[in-house]
Amino acid sequence: MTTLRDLSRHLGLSVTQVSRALNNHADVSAETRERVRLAARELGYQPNVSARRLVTGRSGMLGLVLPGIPPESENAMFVQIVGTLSQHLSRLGRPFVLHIADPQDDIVEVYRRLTSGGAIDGFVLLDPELRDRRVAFLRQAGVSFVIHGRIEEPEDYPYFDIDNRGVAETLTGLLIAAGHPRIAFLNGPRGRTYAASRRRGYRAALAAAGLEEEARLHRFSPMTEAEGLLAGVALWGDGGPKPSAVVCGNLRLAFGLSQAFRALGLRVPDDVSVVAHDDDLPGLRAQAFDPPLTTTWSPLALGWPHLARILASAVDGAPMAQLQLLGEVALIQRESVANLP
Amino acid sequence: MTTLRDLSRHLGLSVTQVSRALNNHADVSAETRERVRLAARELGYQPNVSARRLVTGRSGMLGLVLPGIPPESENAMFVQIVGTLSQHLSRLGRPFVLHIADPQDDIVEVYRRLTSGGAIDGFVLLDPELRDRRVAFLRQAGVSFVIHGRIEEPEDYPYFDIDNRGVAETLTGLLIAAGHPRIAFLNGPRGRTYAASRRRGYRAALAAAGLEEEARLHRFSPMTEAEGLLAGVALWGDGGPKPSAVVCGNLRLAFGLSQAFRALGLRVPDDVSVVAHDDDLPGLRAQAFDPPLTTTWSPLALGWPHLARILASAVDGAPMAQLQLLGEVALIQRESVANLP
DNA sequence: AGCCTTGTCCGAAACGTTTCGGTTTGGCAA
DNA sequence: TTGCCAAACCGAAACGTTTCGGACAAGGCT
Repeated sequence: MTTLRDLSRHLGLSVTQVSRALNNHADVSAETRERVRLAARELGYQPNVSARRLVTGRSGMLGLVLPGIPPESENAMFVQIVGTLSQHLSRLGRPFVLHIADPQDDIVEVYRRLTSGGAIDGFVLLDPELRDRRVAFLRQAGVSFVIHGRIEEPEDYPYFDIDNRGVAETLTGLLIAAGHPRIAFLNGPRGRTYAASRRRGYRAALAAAGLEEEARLHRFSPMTEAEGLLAGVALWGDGGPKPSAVVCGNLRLAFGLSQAFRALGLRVPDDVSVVAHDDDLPGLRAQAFDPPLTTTWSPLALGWPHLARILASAVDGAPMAQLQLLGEVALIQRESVANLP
Repeated sequence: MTTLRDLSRHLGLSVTQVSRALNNHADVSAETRERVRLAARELGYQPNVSARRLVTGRSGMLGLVLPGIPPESENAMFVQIVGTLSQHLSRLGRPFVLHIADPQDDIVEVYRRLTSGGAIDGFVLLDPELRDRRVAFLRQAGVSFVIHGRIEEPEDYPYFDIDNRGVAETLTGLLIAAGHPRIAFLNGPRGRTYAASRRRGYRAALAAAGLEEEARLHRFSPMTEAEGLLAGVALWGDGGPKPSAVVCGNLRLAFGLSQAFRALGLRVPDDVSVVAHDDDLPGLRAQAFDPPLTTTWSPLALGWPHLARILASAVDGAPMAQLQLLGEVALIQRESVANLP
């Protein structure tokens, strides 16, 4: 194994200078830096992780902790997340540690063990809760992390998220522009940050058009097919408020809703206009709905490379402004919206 | 953070003795050993992993390298492998590094990078080839590994495998015992070790019964549904050798074969007897075939925990005898075999 | 008494890197 | 000439552990 000492002898330099050259320190001449780089590649020099870690206190390893082996329904998502993270971190030269815990373990204890020896110095956090225990622990322990999504304010932490407020505002605004005065909103679960953001967007769009908000047109629920069906029956069944348009939090909700419409004999867009947000979930395509659904599109899949990059920058101490990113949201107009006079 | 030095000062001993006491060395008096243990617990001493690794040259990390993000069809398998390995290694206190390389990278280079800094000191190797470049490299580099499957002899390396020779011998023997003189064998891809082992089993069973081997009854191919269908047409279509029984390498082959039989108007077991090996592949159940298929059963899934354990033992320097394991194979008789007079 | 063994212990070196403080060199202005 | 400054470099210490080679005393043997 080639060491710094080998390199320094080979180059006629001190170990110090070689180290500084490779780590891009200031007081190394451009020429020396280049010579060192070349020699390092030539001799196949790889810094010894343990030695570096001993002196810096950091390991260079980044990790993802999951509470258990995911259920079969999430296989596709799991592969996407783990695969993309690992691939991108590998490209950045950062080993990626996947830790699948026992479901009954206390999750904070798991993080404590993983960080205690200085073994891992940064984590990707999935499915954050509004007041997240993992975040509380990692903050206090001075360990880096990046959140997929956001938690409570202030936003003084690294994250990647999509513009949930914008999504809701765009979809709602589109329906308002088409002349719909009463618009239902099938939101995600109460307590999730993104659901709260989307609610703000919905309200903002209504307020901007001078429309009244009608409490029973807004529903929090898990975003499943069954809940979409239930919502359809509740809103358009006997005694329901029967709005002329609806915004769905995702395509699963929209799919359940369309089944309710079929049962109730309602047609899209003639009787009800429907728009949805499209996460690009496996097995569900807005294009395949009848009629094809107008959606905002912001694939979660695009987020994983960003998470990898942000986490790597975070442990390198980049300023917070570079560690917070909102994903792009596209509006794709199809044929599920009717214009009212 | 408490260090050995802190402990030694607190106890009035040398750092050396404290280290030796904690590591159960011989030349420490029982009394001192106890005193040290007590003090260590009291002061909350945690050995610094980096320092220990720097001096021992090992990192304690174990890894799995994949050539790229797997295709969607292998999602279930990927989750099973990665999930189970990570979970079991976590329980053994071994961080698990998942490295997904770029498909165009040279795989040996990837291993070189991962091992050279002492970053990872053991690997699980999947899908081995008869003469595996990864094995050649790791051996020469003195890095531990465990193979899922086997490679060329001599078997002087850690592995977990199922008894492929026994599988083929059992299934073929079963058909021979039922009175079938001409038995086809749909094997796996040429060049894979397990296919070679199974061929040996097939031949052994034939030889034991004094039967002639007929070259065109034995086929190497990838074990896919399409290949099963092709094999059915080739063997039982116009001008085919039309054997009275067939052994299938796995259920996917058997499924394709059954489609060929339907197209050709052949019934199981009246016209052809069918047996197969069952890996317990997702979405395919021998019980659900018509008629239910007689199979040998040896779920790959049971192998992952063994691989984790074997690898951990291997880096700890356990003797080879403890590092080689053959999985259990069960024979499950169902209704797909007819007795000939 | 002298010698060897055994049971405990210790100092110091080593692992490979980063970094603190200091030294040399050459250029430039006074 | 002298003094000053910046650029480029270097030696040595430090990180916390393991381990090699020995030291020292006590006790048993010849």
